Amino acid sequence: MTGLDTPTTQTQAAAEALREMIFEGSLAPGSDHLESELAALLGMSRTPVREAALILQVQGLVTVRPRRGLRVLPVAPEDMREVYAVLTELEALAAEQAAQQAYSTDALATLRAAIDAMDAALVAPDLAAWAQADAAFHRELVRLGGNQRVQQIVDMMNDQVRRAKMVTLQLRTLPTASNEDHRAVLEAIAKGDAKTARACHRQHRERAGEELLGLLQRHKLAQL
Amino acid sequence: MTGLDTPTTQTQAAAEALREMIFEGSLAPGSDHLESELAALLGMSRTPVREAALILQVQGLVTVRPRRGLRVLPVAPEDMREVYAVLTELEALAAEQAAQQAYSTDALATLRAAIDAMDAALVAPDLAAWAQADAAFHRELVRLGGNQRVQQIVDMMNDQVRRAKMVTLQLRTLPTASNEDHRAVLEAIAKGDAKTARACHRQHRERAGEELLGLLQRHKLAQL
DNA sequence: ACAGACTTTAATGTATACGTTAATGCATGC
DNA sequence: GCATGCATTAACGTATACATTAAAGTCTGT
Repeated sequence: MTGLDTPTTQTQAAAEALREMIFEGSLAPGSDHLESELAALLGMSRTPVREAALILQVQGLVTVRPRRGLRVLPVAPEDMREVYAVLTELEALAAEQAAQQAYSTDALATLRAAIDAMDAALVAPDLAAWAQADAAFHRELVRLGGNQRVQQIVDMMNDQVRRAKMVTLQLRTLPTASNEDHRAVLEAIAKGDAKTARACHRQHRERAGEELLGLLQRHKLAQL
Repeated sequence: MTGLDTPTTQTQAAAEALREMIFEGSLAPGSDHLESELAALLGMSRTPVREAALILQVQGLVTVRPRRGLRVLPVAPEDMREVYAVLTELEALAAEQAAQQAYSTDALATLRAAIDAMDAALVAPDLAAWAQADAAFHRELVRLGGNQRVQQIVDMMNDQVRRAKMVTLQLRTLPTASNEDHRAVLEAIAKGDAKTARACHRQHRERAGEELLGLLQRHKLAQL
């Protein structure tokens, strides 16, 4: 009960801390940070910071350049388009494969709960709660797909656009239509209708993606 | 002229060397290797080896465990299935997007050349040449799609199954049918027919994937 | 005053040192 | 003879040291 969050190694701790700082914005997109600064900030030596930086670089969150330290990668609309394209494909695949697994009603409880939570958040209305439930839905969907590589990649892509999503969330009208999509996907999965599950989720993703990109353009958010 | 292969940093050199050793098999799948051994082998200190190991771990080629050094990840049929599913989705996406770019005939020359090379390799017959041309075709297709994240992910996935592919290549009958698929994809891209390009390539991938998995099962290759 | 070369500074890449800790082997007791 | 506990060993995680090298600042000559 005390703590399952035992960041055994300093490298892991550094990676986790840096990720968190990037997501909440205390390391701004486009900003540069020397290894030594970060090491001092995190209260450790350069070594684990360096290792964490390498990890984050492979994960597409920062770049490490010889004298300028690590730069937090900004996310331009073009990046969003790329990431959303990948997410659309892989989540649609996950939906299809989830449908093929013939999950019991019980196994789909989490998915259903997420949808209900979104409904509740819409009437509240509570944007943050909606976003959280939406994320839970997508995460669970991908998990049900059962392809671990898809899960990893989707996680990576979501991390890359996390900041942008948080900003656009505020600008957005309540996505009341979204939950019809979600329910359709759930139903298709429950019925084992793989084709429909894939098609529905793809449509859902494409719609959401376009809406988001439209938002970015309308608000002239060049990068986040 | 002397060398454009200037592996500026030791970490990069180590990563490259380890990758190569994994691919050609001198680091066998499932085998463990201590950091110190590898450092001695590569003639450098543990530091760059450690950093390289971290990179390869994120890329899904090895796992690093506290006292057992880094383990070269074996690829089981289930892994192949996962990777092929991802490749099918993302390459199909690339084909679709390539078709939407309205490339000129010139721009598609590389793709055409790869197909011709495969034809030539089939009549030779020259399995190695065919495999190389096939890889070139797929790589160029993904490049034409224009999504850098897709390119990165596809590269990662290909790396993960590289060894397995080399083994199965030897077991396989000459894929004479494959090139019809390739030509169909090329034509669809040239005509700007995105839907067809996607569908053709998906079908091509699914067929190839099933064939490969069948091979693995028939030969009872549990892991590679 | 400005351009160019030189000096200085400091951040990196890599090696090395060292404490911690898990695995191995041995001794002891049953 | 076998299991259990302890000592030993060595691999790792991390800190530190250091040479290299790119950037910044300075100085000089025109």
